[in-house]
Amino acid sequence: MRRNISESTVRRLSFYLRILEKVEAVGIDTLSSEKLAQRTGTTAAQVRKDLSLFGSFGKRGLGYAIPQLASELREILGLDRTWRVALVGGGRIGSALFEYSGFRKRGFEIVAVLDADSSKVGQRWGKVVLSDIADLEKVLTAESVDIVILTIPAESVPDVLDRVVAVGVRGILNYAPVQLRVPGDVTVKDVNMVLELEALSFALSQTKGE
Amino acid sequence: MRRNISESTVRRLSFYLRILEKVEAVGIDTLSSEKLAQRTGTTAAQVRKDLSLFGSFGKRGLGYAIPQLASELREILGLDRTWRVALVGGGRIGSALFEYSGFRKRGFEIVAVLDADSSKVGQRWGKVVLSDIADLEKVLTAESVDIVILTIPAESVPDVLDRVVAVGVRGILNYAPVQLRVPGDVTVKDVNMVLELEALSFALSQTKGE
DNA sequence: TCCATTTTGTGAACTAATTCACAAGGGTCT
DNA sequence: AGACCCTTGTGAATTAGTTCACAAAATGGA
Ligand SMILES: NC(=O)c1ccc[n+]([C@@H]2O[C@H](COP(=O)([O-])OP(=O)(O)OC[C@H]3O[C@@H](n4cnc5c(N)ncnc54)[C@H](O)[C@@H]3O)[C@@H](O)[C@H]2O)c1
Ligand SMILES: NC(=O)c1ccc[n+]([C@@H]2O[C@H](COP(=O)([O-])OP(=O)(O)OC[C@H]3O[C@@H](n4cnc5c(N)ncnc54)[C@H](O)[C@@H]3O)[C@@H](O)[C@H]2O)c1
Repeated sequence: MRRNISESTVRRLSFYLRILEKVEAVGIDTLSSEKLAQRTGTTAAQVRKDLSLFGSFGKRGLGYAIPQLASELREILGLDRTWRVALVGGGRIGSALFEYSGFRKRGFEIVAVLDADSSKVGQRWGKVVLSDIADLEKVLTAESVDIVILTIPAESVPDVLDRVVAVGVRGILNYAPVQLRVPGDVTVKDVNMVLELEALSFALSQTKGE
Repeated sequence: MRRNISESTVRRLSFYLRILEKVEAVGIDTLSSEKLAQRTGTTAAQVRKDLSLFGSFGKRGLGYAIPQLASELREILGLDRTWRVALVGGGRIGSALFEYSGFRKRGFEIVAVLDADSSKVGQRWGKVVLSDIADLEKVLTAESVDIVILTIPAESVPDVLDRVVAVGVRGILNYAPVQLRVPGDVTVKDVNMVLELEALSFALSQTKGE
């Protein structure tokens, strides 16, 4: 049933879920594709098409039952479980991410932090004690890590990446501005803030000349 | 010449530029679409198609002259100038961004930081003194701000956003997990880290069941 | 029960993006 | 100069993604 799901569909599913959870808290129990579309900045047809890729979750004439659809979406997105996450790089961006509660709320639990700086190794951050990057393999295995977040300088990435992949981690979120090369069964997502600014720069430059 | 440039084309142009600058430093002075494609994870045809949307920058049989193409790309992307950026929200993620040198290197200069916390207002961060969010309009105007980065809690966003737009800023980079509603001449880019993790979660859940 | 109304689910039509494939241009070697 | 590579630039073909449009439920009121 689930072949060829596009990146944009997945992104929209996350949006739908976020809105459903927001609306559920208000006490509404049903929502039409039209309403969901308005709230997420897309069209009703798109909402229905996206959902229909995974099944039939609505009632004709009525719309979608919010708790049921939310639960379906959580299952589709794999959010009906906790993901064990390791943070590699406890610098500025790494520590901001560590303290952010939004990840845990969605089921992403940071169970290990690794760094190369010996003055950081051994520090206690909440429940986590910072590990030495030399112990990467040991820590990722011991903590059954599913996902690694890379917040280290670009030049350190290739080496660390190879080790992370070698130990069997198949999901990576990368903050360094480098193109990652990984085997086909490993998924990488990039967060590239400079790229977003450059896209803004492009958009602003375009309209200016009109 | 420049109508209907897709989001993905713009993203790739940024990648091309990054690689060109990296390769230029090594002393190579020409690069084929094939090589550029390999380094950026796309195809040679895609590289040529992307570039051809803006002009003819290559030499047949030889490839692209690196400094010239880099310069063309900088102009296309609007990176042949400095952009004046204001940071709204000097919290965890905001301060990490402020200290990050990667923005300035690309011509994005943070000329103002605004916060609502009176214990932060008046603090000096490098060359910048933190302003009170109450003075938003005054500061954005006085500093000729082109782009605003929002690193404030989601619930504060709508109000601040309206004020930012009203004062004439037309580029916004948003870190809060909310859908922004803006007039058509304003461009918004979102950095949504939870969304990326959810996309990873989806990808990992898919392959697991095979 | 029947009719009016609402909204889903989904093929078909359309639009956008990518890949193919090749003629034309440019360089080099003899 | 001519033969031989190499690589661009770009229409055409293909593939992917979105929007349209409507029959098929489901509900509620007369
Ligand atoms: N700070 C930002 O706002 C920002 C924005 C965009 C991108 N980034 C990217 O994020 C990454 C981290 O940036 P930052 O500002 O947090 O840098 P930082 O210097 O504050 O932190 C990097 C951390 O990584 C550690 N480290 C270095 N090499 C390591 C290795 N081999 N193994 C383990 N740990 C290692 C360092 O000890 C340090 O603690 C960089 O690639 C940067 O380009 C940062
Ligand atoms: N920290 C992260 O890693 C992270 C990750 C993803 C998304 N985000 C998002 O980024 C935003 C900021 O997160 P954070 O972790 O830096 O939070 P934070 O609480 O550390 O910082 C928020 C800052 O905004 C200021 N602020 C609050 N209301 C304001 C207003 N109306 N005007 C001006 N300033 C105001 C606060 O005083 C504070 O300094 C949030 O929307 C969060 O969801 C953060």
